[in-house]
Amino acid sequence: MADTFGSYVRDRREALRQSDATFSVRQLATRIGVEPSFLSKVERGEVPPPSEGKIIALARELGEDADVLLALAGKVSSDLQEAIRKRPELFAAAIRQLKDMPDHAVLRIVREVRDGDW
Amino acid sequence: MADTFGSYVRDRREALRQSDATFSVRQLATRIGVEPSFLSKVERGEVPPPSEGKIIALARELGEDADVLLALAGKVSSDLQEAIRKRPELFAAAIRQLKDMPDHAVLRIVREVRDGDW
DNA sequence: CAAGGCGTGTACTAAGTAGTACATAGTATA
DNA sequence: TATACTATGTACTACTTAGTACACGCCTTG
Repeated sequence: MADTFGSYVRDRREALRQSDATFSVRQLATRIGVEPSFLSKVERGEVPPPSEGKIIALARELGEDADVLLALAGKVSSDLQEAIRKRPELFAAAIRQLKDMPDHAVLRIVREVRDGDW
Repeated sequence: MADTFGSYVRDRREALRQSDATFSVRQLATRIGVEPSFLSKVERGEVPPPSEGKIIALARELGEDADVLLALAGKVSSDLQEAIRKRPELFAAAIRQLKDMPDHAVLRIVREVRDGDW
């Protein structure tokens, strides 16, 4: 298990802990609703990343983007999945179309859609 | 378990069977690589839909769109998930932007990106 | 009338998911 | 130096996923 997720969480938590002692394994675990031993194992990559809900709670606590943390955990947010499942042909086509485009091109589309008269 | 997936597969299979006797539960099951009793249970919604690989094989046999069948099974193709996981912020933003747009608007983007000078 | 194809029922399993509960040992502090 | 908080190790559990193996009874057709 190549563990980017756990190390990332640990680094982030220890960084925050410099200025806020409540970012101990125990206290953070309690805040996100798991046992300290479980969070410890997650951070050390001894067990796979937790469920979506716990990851989102973790992201909120750490001030990180939930989608990024989910991605590190090899997951995709369920609201995005739902959007795709509602119109599978359409979204499959759109995503496959965008997946090889450079960031700036995708961003341009996002902006045009947001601002434009679509 | 509200079973749209199973009934859909059963309907499709029985329709094809009108003109092709090889679309029996037994033979189709063998072709997609599962036990006949398992396909039978899947079609009757007695067990949840099979894995992504089997669903894709099923789609191919039935002449259906794999993304649609996966959506009926409550899943999203792993290649789409991978595209999102590679650039989570970007794709999360794009999908959330598109999810409330009417079909024709999304389609327009797909076409413009395909044809255009992006 | 038996041989083969048909759908389905029952029983089982191996691996993965998502944790909890408790014990231990080190560290800090009052 | 007692206490209290810290991280971590060990053991266990309940649920889900993704099926297989095999037997049964029902047609049908040669």
